[in-house]
Amino acid sequence: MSTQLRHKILLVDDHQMMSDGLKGILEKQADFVVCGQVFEASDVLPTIHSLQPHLVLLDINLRGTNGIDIGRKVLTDFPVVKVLMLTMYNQTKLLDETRRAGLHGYILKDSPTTDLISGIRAVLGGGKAFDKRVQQVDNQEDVFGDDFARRLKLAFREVEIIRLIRDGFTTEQIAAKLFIAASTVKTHRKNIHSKLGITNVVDLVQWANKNGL
Amino acid sequence: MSTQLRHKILLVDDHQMMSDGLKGILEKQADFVVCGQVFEASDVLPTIHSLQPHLVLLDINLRGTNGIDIGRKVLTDFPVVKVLMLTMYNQTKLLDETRRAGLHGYILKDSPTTDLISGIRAVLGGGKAFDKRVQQVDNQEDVFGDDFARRLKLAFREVEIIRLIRDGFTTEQIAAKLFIAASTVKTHRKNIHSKLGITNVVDLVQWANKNGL
DNA sequence: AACGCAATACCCCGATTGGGGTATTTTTTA
DNA sequence: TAAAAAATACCCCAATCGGGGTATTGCGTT
Repeated sequence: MSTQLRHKILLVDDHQMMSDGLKGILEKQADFVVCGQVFEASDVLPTIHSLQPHLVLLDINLRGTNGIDIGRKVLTDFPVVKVLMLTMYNQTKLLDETRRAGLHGYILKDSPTTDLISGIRAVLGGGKAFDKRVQQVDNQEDVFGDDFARRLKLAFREVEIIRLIRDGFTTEQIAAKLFIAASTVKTHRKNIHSKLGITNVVDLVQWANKNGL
Repeated sequence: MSTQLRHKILLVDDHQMMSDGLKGILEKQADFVVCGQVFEASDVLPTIHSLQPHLVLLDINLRGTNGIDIGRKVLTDFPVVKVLMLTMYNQTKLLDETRRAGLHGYILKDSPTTDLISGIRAVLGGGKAFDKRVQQVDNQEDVFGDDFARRLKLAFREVEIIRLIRDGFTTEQIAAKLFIAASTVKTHRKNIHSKLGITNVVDLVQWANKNGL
């Protein structure tokens, strides 16, 4: 089969080993070729630009950022590229956010490899691939459920401020960095606390760490 | 190369995709053969008994149990089998526990695959394979100001208080918990800050997380 | 006996956070 | 286009933290 006919797939996952493993699995398919592997969120858009993949396999759990946010950016910058989210979180909320973001699918990392392959084919063929198991198990394992539900209620600016707080900046420093008034940052902090149900910075930092913000 | 000369490797990881990926990576080596894959902790010992692998690649992060505990059991039941821990946690504490358990290595999941391969070869050859990057995190902090030495200078009471701060307790609450005056806790906090070279709770919490306190 | 160190406790005061409001403007969505 | 959500900004005051001191007690080491 000639190279031109192969579907080019870009892998985004901050675990190199997982990424290499996926590469091996995908390239057993004669019509798939992994055109590149990206390990950092900031490299995603430039790499798509240079390699022009047909599909991006994007891990939701990226250090520092959220895979769904990146997926959104990919779609706005490259509307023709398919984006398939890969995650170990079996959560309806996350699947819903993925769907609302207009992304093309949501597949669990512990899926059988055949499901992954067929999901990719469905997406490449113009369809969607949302893992059916997500709705089923959701009611039982609500370990991450509360946190992610809360995560979804956060506005973009709030997430931005959480990250800066986590990095050790004070209200005043954050205000300077974002070119807004300190009183505004204070307002955001109050809203964040109330949305997450916490009362001090320490809990906020731990929440941010736990949720990969 | 005949099958008898190949090193038999058993994979234990509750992510099937990761496991399949690893299998692909390992079997590109002519002298490696993945003799089996296990996805549940309870299947580990029986499978080792029936397949008699030379080496077990064991994920620390197994649903329900702890990979290190399983490693210990493997060593007591099958002293001849090599056990290599695979994990995404870059923590000195975990590496030390792995070493103390007498296991043969500790490799980070986001390692380059070449590191994994050479680690496996080292262990099969009777050596050890402890990821150097784990210590480097500590050494890296040494550059910033002798973190390890600082850590040794921390008194028991100070470590105790760091843990409580990390868990979200205020000065007043810590005082009540330890049956000492709030002013004493304040003194400890000041000393901690000065020893670690930091100026606020957020950095303290992050330091505690990084150092597995 | 003298020294170091850990643990205890207090004073003072400025900086920062936490939480209760209210309110305007802009953007998004129904 | 009207309603909702996000982002902006301020008031007030209490709670908490941050850092500068000083000081006592007790327990090991030298």
